[in-house]
Amino acid sequence: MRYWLMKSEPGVVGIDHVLAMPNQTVDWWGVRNYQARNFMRDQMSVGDKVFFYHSNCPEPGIAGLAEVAKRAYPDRTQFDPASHYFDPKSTPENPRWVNVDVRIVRKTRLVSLAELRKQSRLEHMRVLQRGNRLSITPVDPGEWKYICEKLMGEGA
DNA sequence: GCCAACGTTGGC
DNA sequence: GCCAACGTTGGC
Repeated sequence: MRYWLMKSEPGVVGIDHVLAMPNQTVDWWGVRNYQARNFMRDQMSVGDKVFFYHSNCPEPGIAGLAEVAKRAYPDRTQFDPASHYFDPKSTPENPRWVNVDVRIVRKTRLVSLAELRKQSRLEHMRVLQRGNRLSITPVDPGEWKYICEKLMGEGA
């Protein structure tokens, strides 16, 4: 079992949107970066733990706990000509982009990016590294535990 | 809105 | 295969 941080823009799909969906589950469509895609395709399994992160918004940070609910399968938006994420080079026989399903476990208090940066324990956390733009990053088990227990006051 | 950082594209 | 130009991300 692995740990991840997945970024979503709350103006597009925020944690409250997902909580309002059936089974509090969303397909993680729209990833168009090969490294992030490969994490989903090659490394994510059902039950992996996920920090649901709000990005590109007034208060960026971790907004809740989630988990992988379904293994990677083709991203529906790549086949939709009306979608911003349409990829003409992609076919159902040979799809280029995939996504997993993510289910919200629980909303937490917002642990802001600024607060994360203040923690010396987290100085090596992938998402905090200079220039990082990956929308999906692995999280070390120790970092996961620290954030859940020390910052959220929850059992991991 | 700015801009640093990084990824992708395409000419050669 | 190099690399300049361009596009995107995302914090601030």
